[in-house]
Amino acid sequence: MKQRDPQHLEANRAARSSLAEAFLAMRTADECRALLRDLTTPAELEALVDRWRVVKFLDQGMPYREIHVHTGVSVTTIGRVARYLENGNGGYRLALERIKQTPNHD
Amino acid sequence: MKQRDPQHLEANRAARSSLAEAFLAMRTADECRALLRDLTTPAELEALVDRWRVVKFLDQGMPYREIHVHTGVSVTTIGRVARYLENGNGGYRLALERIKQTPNHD
DNA sequence: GTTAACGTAATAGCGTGTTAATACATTAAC
DNA sequence: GTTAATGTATTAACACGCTATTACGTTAAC
Repeated sequence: MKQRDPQHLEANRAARSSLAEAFLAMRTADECRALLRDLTTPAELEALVDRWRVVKFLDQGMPYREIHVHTGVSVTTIGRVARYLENGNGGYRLALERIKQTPNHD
Repeated sequence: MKQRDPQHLEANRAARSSLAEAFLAMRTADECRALLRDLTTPAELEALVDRWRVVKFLDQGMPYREIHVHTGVSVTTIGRVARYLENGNGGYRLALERIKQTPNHD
């Protein structure tokens, strides 16, 4: 997507941690939403939100085509999200577990 | 980008809060990174990381073209990030303040 | 007054994530 | 055995964020 020399690549690795720390610094859902809406374009945020919705439906064992009806997300994308959920980085699983432990989760 | 009926739009609004709560549930930078890498594609994550890097340089008062040299991000994108920083949702400002209060910030 | 630096804007091209449609192999139901 | 549901794969079309380039108006330096 973009040309980048090794110097920039190295700097970017450190920046990835920095971004994570920015999210960690948020204390409420409102604050987190504000950061998300500054960091992402509306289309991007919609994509992220869609994926997370799909993750929760997948976790419930809902079949792809039913998720599609519920969310409007294409079966193609749902399949990709499912792949991230199974062979990803564990972030989805972790978030799911934590949310379940929360008193009022959906 | 996508066709969506009102029912889906309404459901999506609630889902936006849910995504924020997912991030809130992360406790360490590693956990946060894992969630980010599951939620985003590599290209998207690079875009988010770039924006956040740019924000920090802008906050230091660095001129656009110098930021471009440091980061490889185009002046066009830098200008857009600057607009979000000034007329956005306050998420950038908030994250900047919080990070500055942290002992070892970059 | 000239010059240079700066933010900003306009354009074209490119990469890539999403959708829709179709199809296929597997599995379960009857 | 047939049928239907399911996950998966392929294709074409589209949306959109990013880059590079060029240019413009403003401001500060000299």
